[in-house]
Amino acid sequence: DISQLEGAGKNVQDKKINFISSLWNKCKPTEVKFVTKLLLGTLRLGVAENTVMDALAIAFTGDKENRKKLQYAYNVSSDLGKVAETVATKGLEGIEKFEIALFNPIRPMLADRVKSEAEAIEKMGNEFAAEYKLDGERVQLHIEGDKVVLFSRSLEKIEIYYPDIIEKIPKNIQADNIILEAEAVAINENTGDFLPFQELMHRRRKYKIEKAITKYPITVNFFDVLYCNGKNCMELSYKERREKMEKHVKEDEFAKYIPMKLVKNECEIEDFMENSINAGSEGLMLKMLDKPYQAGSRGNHWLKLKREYSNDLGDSLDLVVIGGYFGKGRRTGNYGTLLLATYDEDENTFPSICKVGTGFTDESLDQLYQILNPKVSIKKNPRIISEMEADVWFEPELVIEVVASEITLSPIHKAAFNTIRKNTGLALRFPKFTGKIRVDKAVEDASTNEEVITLYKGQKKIAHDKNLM
DNA sequence: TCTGGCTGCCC
DNA sequence: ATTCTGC
DNA sequence: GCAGAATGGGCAGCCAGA
Repeated sequence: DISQLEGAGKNVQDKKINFISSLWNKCKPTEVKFVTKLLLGTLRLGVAENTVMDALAIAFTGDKENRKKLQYAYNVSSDLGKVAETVATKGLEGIEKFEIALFNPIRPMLADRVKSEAEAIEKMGNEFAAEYKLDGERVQLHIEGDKVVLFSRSLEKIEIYYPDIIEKIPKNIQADNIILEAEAVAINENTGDFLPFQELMHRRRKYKIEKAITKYPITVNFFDVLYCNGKNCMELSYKERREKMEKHVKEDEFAKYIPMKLVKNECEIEDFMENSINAGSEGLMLKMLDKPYQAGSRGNHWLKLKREYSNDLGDSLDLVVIGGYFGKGRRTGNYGTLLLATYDEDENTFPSICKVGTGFTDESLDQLYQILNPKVSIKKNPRIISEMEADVWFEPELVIEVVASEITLSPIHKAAFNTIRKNTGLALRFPKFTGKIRVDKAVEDASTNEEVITLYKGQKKIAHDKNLM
């Protein structure tokens, strides 16, 4: 029945409504809730992939230790359903036959976060590789002759967004077949400088992609090879893989190697970090030289180090709490998200700049609820400038501290509205509550529009279009 | 034909 | 994406 | 330390309804 709902068509909505209502009719009352959550993809059972693999291992092989073999099969095939089917019908023997295959996506290796150069040294040891962490889209390229298949980080097929990669990259490859990893980054065509992530996102389009190619040019920045000339390369060390990648990919204006340097101490990391930030990158990726490619796992062999964490005085912002949203799940009964604003000195108003929903402990969440509840107002205070629909509005009285990785142009937030670009404001990317409730601060002492504008203009990568003011 | 709300996927 | 928490 | 579950901005596309 469900398969009939696939694909486009007129009145799909009606068909879906009919389908769902008949499904509900077959349910016992207690089942309706769970069927609904299943349909919405919001079922939370405390169970995810790894737990499923444990369960499969126990159910079909009788030994939880076999989870490692299942894990490998999954990492290499990216298809947990197929892994489950195979272990159920063919047992471990079937599982052991899973291997890397060209044009089948591999689950990407992930990195842990680290907050300082010192912590990085501690975890990485003597000597390791540092690469620029470019702010683009991670792309897994499978290539054989002129045939190119691209996968996103979550293993979506993304060829249609990058016809230029499909056309140009085969010429850079010196191998019969190969699986590579790279970061696609938007660039300024004239200067070659990196542009913000927001610019790259214009490429994720179904229509008018040919125009977008010239309007939003990119470079492809290679950093790894997983498979080459029919052979699995994942067991090779980082060093060997990097050499292999450089051997089989030829650089030019479009295809680059991600800048990399071997480093030994804090000083060298800091220097390279400085270069990387000046080049407009987010920070560094740190990689152990002798470790294999661990598909699908976030381990200690790769670390990411972002600038934001490096200086503890950081560029934190003191923002005014203007609105709240009721929390879900374990946050039920508290505000799960707060709407924040800067202070506009000229207008004496509080224009929204972001929501923040992370960085809270259970305790701080309780505490904030206690503080904010008395400030709830029936009507939105006229000094609040926001088009968002908060669950509750607060009298603008409380200031909290927030850090963020970047300031972006915003179609929805109102801070510095119409000062950088027409009809757009500024917002924070990856905002986090620092834990500091600034009860000592008056709202008029919060971070101002002017300060945020200064921070925005101080960023290495900023937009370059004609609508700027 | 246009638009607001919503979804899915990037980070 | 970041972050916190239970195990 | 892992796994899970809270939560962010913002882009294009889709669809229902104006």
